[in-house]
Amino acid sequence: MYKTEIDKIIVPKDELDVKATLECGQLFRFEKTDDVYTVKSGGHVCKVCTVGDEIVILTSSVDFFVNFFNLDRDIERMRRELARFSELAAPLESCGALRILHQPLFETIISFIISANNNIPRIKAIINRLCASNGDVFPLPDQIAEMSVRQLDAIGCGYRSQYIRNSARICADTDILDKLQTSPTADAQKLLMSLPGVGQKIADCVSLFALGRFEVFPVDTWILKTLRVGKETESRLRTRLMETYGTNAGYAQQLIYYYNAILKAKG
DNA sequence: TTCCAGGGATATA
DNA sequence: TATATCCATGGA
Repeated sequence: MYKTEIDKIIVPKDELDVKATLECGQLFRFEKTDDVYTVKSGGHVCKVCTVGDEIVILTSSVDFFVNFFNLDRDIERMRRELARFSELAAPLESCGALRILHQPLFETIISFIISANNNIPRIKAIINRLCASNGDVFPLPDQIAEMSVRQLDAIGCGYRSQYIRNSARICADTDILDKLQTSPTADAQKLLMSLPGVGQKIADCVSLFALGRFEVFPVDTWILKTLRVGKETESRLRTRLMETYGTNAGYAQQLIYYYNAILKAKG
């Protein structure tokens, strides 16, 4: 169990695998220097380091990061329930307590629109530039809604610029963000996919990383290439994986993706 | 030069 | 419903 003080959160090492949690592809606003991670989300910032058997999260936004790191969620239970799947043995052994984060909704939507047909270093760079122009704080819906496509082009959003601007306008002008928080997952996904630039995969990522819907299994190009059986469609593959892992599908997906696509690929 | 990156929109049959 | 093509950008 974690402890909090005025400006720090202390978590036992076996309850938070910092590297896996931050580097598994769910988050883009972090950097590592000398074994210290700097993590930014919304307008908040923290530094994460390992001290002995504990993880120390230094921040002036303690409540925000307790929620952000999902520290009240029982990871052990999910890991026990997934232990019966042989294909997850190596990832579970290797990863420790990878945590699915609980990220701000609008920021997650825009970040994953930017992620489409893009690579992680470039996604991070674009989001950094987007925040840099706003005092290192992720812009609010109305702030992006008021940006021009030209401005978004200038920070490298490419053909996604109009998607970003138009989705931000919908978020600023309607109650979609509130509705998403309370809607059942199927309804939330329909709402998400009504946003320009948001298809099934990005809707799944937002559902998992911002709305805490662990029953979804985002199917990206890597998952499709490696887990597809024969000529199975993307949609069938997604359904099959959701049925296989049930309420822990999203957690299984992150274990599989991080261990195989990121950890092993990097060596 | 070509290919690819945590995809999505659009046209076509 | 299913498949093909296009979309900016930059590193490999």
